[in-house]
Amino acid sequence: MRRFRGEAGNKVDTKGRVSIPAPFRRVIEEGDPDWSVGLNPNFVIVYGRRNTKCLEGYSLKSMDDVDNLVSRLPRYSKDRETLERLLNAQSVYAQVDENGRIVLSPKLREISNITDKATFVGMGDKFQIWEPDNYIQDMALMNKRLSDNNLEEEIYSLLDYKENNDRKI
Amino acid sequence: MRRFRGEAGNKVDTKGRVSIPAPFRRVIEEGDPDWSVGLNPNFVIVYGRRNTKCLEGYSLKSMDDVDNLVSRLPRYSKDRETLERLLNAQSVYAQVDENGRIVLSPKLREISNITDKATFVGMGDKFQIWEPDNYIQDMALMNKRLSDNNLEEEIYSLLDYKENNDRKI
DNA sequence: TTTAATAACATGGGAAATTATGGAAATCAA
DNA sequence: TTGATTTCCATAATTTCCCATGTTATTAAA
Repeated sequence: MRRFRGEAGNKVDTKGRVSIPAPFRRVIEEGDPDWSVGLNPNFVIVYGRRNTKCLEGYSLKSMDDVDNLVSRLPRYSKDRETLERLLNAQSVYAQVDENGRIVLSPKLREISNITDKATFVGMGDKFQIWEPDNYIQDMALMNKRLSDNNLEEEIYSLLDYKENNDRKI
Repeated sequence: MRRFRGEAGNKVDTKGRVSIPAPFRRVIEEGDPDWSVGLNPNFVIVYGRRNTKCLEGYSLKSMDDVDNLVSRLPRYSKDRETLERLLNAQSVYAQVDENGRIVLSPKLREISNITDKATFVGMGDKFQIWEPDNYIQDMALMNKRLSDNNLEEEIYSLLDYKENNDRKI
């Protein structure tokens, strides 16, 4: 399964229209079980992300994965209802049009601070949509955290998890 | 599994096209589960490597291993999102064309300082793409570190690490 | 073992398709 | 009707695809 990779900056016009980067479209198409050549693929935009001023796009398949994780929590539990609020209530379906664009509603633009430009950021099984300056700040913050705490190597060492595990077994 | 080995310098034309050294292509092909003779293999270029001004190429298989490790970290955790920024956001898919070339986008060329020449460096399960002079400098730096600290022999002794570890278990 | 023939490789240029984006017409809702 | 939204069309710039060529490596033949 192809993943969302890379960063791209696109214009947002006065109607809120913005092009989805072509590589992202391929992933969205692949992740929509009903899609076939010539059709307009659907996906989900989640705007309930707290502490992070961005929108998140999920392919239908990966949204399904997340929903299934939520479903494993006990019905009517506070945690489950909270997650359903954040992931289901605060999200919308979006359809890519024949020109490869979507429309960001005024509400979505307001939440994300996006006016005339948007930065798309691949995050594997999802992607983020940022107001460009906010994204730069967020990246700077991340890089600062990495260098201030000398986390560079440590972060990558998280990737040794599997090996370590294998040794223990 | 074949590994990336050796160094090679190739031209980069005005469109950003550059030939992947043939031996590297064999590894890329082998590492793309969808590849078969006559098809164009895909791989991943990571450009988010901090403190190192080069691009890194991963076969789909080895990138997939990395992605699977990331996926084991809790969703929305800081560590996971950081790794996704470094590995997913700061990377792109690349496809080798029928002539054995890829296109380095203006962005990739800017990040790596590459203009009209590129040096390909085999690193086992990945390879690096350097601006030739930067690579020479990096090699010089590495050699200096080795001689300044008299590490020439010691460095090889690190290879016994795994064995020692096994003994302890 | 030298020479000829063939294949593979690195590189250049142009044609064709795709992408991002703007605007106009058509549709819908109030 | 009128404002908003959606659909459709147009276009410039980019990216991809296809073909051509000189060069190097490999194989086959003498």
